Amino acid sequence: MAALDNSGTIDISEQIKALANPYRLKMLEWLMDPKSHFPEQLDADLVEDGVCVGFLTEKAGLSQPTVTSHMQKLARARFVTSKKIKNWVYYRPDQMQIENFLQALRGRIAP
Amino acid sequence: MAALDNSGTIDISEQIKALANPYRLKMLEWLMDPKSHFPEQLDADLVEDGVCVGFLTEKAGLSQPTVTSHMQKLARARFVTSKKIKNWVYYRPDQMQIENFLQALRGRIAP
DNA sequence: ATTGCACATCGGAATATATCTATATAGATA
DNA sequence: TATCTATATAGATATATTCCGATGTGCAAT
Repeated sequence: MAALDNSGTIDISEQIKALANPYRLKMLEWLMDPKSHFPEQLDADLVEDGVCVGFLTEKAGLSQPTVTSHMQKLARARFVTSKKIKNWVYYRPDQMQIENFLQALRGRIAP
Repeated sequence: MAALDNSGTIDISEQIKALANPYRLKMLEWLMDPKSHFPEQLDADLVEDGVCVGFLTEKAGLSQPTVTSHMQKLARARFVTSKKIKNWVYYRPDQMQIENFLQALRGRIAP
C-alpha cells in the first residue's frame, strides 16, 4: 500500500472497527453503565468486576458464541478487560483506554 | 433484533463504519490539512473548495473508482461535502459534522 | 461536432465479517 | 468420579466490504 503504514502496533483502525458494529457499540454502552442495564450478580459486582457473558447474551438477543466473539473483539481493541470468577467471565470497560482512543481519534480528524 | 433500534436517522454506526477503513481515515486526515498533503490546484482552493479526486487517487495509490467509492461513503456519513467545478469534484471535510460525531461518540462510550 | 478529461457507475472477484449449531473445556458441585 | 454450568472454540454459511477493469456521463476545448 502506498498510502498506509500499518507496520506498527495496535492500530486505531482496529479500534474503530471494533466499534463499527452496532451490537458491539451497544454492549460497550451497556458496560459503561451496567447498573442501568443488568440485574445484580451473585458472585461479582457489576461495576467492579463487570458483566458476565450470559447477561450480555440474553440482552443482545444473539447466540452465546456470537457474543463471546464480539466481546473478544472489544477486548483485542482494549476497550474492555475480562476476568474469570468461578464459571463466569466478566467484561468491564477500560475507561482509560477508551479515553485514550477518543483523544487519539480527535487528534486525527479534528482541526 | 432484540437489542438494537435502528429505526432512526443517520446512524452513528454508519459514521463509525465510514472511519473503519484505513484508507478512508487517512484520506479524511489529509483533507483536514490539505496544504500539507497536496499541491495547489488551478481552479480551486485546497481549503475553501477541497481536494479533487485525482489528487486523492494518486496519493492513496488506489484506482479512481475505488477512491470515488470511499469518498462517497465519507460523504454519506457527512464527514465531507463535495463540490463540482468544471470537470473536477472537490471533497472537503465538514468540521461541524465531525465535531458533532466526536461528541456523540464520547457521549456514548465515555463516563 | 469531435475529442479529451475527470469523475461516476457497473459488474465481478477476492476477502472479511457476522452468525449459527455443534462440540470442547474448565471449574464447581453432587 | 460424574455431572452440570458457563464460556470458548471449530466449522459452516450468508452477507458485506473492498478492489479493480470496463464503460458511461458531463463538461470543456478544440
